Amino acid sequence: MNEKFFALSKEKQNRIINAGYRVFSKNSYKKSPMNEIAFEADISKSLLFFYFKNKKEFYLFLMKTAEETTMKYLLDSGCYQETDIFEMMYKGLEAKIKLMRQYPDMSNFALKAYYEDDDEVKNELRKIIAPYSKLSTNKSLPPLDPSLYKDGLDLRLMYQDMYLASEGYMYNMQQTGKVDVDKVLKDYRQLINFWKTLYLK
Amino acid sequence: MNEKFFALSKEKQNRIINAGYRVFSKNSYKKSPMNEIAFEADISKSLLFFYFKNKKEFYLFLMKTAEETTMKYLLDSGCYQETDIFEMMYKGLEAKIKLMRQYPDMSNFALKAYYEDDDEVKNELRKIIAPYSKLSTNKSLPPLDPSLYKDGLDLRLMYQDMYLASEGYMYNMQQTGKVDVDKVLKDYRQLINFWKTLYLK
DNA sequence: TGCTTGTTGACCGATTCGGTTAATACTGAT
DNA sequence: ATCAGTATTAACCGAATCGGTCAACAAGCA
Repeated sequence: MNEKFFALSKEKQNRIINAGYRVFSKNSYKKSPMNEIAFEADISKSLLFFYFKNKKEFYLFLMKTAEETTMKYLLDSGCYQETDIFEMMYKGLEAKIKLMRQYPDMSNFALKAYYEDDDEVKNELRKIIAPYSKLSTNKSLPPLDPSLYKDGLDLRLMYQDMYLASEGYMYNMQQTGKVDVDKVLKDYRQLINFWKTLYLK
Repeated sequence: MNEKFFALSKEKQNRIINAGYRVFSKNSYKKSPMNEIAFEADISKSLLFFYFKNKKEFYLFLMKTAEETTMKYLLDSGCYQETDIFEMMYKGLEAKIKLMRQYPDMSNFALKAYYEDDDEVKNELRKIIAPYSKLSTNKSLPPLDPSLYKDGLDLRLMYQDMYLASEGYMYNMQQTGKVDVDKVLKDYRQLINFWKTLYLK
């Protein structure tokens, strides 16, 4: 790729990146046209090909950027240092929401890319995804101190409940399209407090 | 459309319908090619155009079929007659899962169609969607008898928790792609029993 | 053998695609 | 005003794909 891309204003860089995320998140790799991306970024197709030598390079660049950005946001959120599981979940969702505010289609793009199997990109795509995929999964139950929770409580089911509800939260938010950061966070905070009264001693 | 379509074996009808759901659920209307649909249904493109006069007609037929089928499954499930909210949620999800087993991409198709805005189909699409969209939404809290639940419990938050977790359930299931009916239902039953011990007196 | 019905391959004109290139607009120093 | 260098684009290209048609083929059956 042309290093001059990084000399562009951050605003213009992000406009191009977000246009890429949006188009690639709505269609498969093959059916995402570069001219559509250029149009959404409000630049000409020629300019897009000036900064990125071809479609494949641009696509892989987006994937790499998406992962680096996600990691950065999650690390900065402090959710990994958190020992209180409720605060951990809150900080995790908070980071995801902040991310969505700046890059609204990034997570959908990454999700779609994860299942992309076009011959032109799949091999190199896997290579980019591999080192990150082992991190960041919240699916499994973290170690918990049972003495903190109500007696007889099934901690596995408790965690499953909270994990699924968080997923449902993100899902609903993306469907409706609007990312009202403050309201969503307030609602989620309320739900977490509800869980605390329910689960904690 | 050609009425002879309905004279086909149910298996062949469903093969064509499912191929349509799959392709249209993965791309926008405009970017869903009829030859791709024909290929996935294992028939020739010519035959597809023999049963449906053009792409638009086929697409709208799929939408109408999707809604009728969904309504049928939901009504048959008995979830609307159920007064126990836990059983109601279970039966609702049970119906959705049975539906997914026979038409794996139908719900994704319907979701995508809901936001489709291609000029060629959007007007007639809205007309088909409108009468159904007021039904079937579980987002709002149904009337509940507070005396059944633990004192001081916030019923709104309880319902929100369960609703979001159910959404997360469906979401996770569709992402992973596999629809292991029995396992999913067993897991969900377990989660519901967990909620019962948590919420009921 | 013929007749009907189900099904297809080959084709058409229009459009779209990724990518190139020559020309234009812009900028800042002289 | 000029000019050099850079940022940006319109116009173009060959190849592929699209929705849709149609004449021909296959299959059953009288």
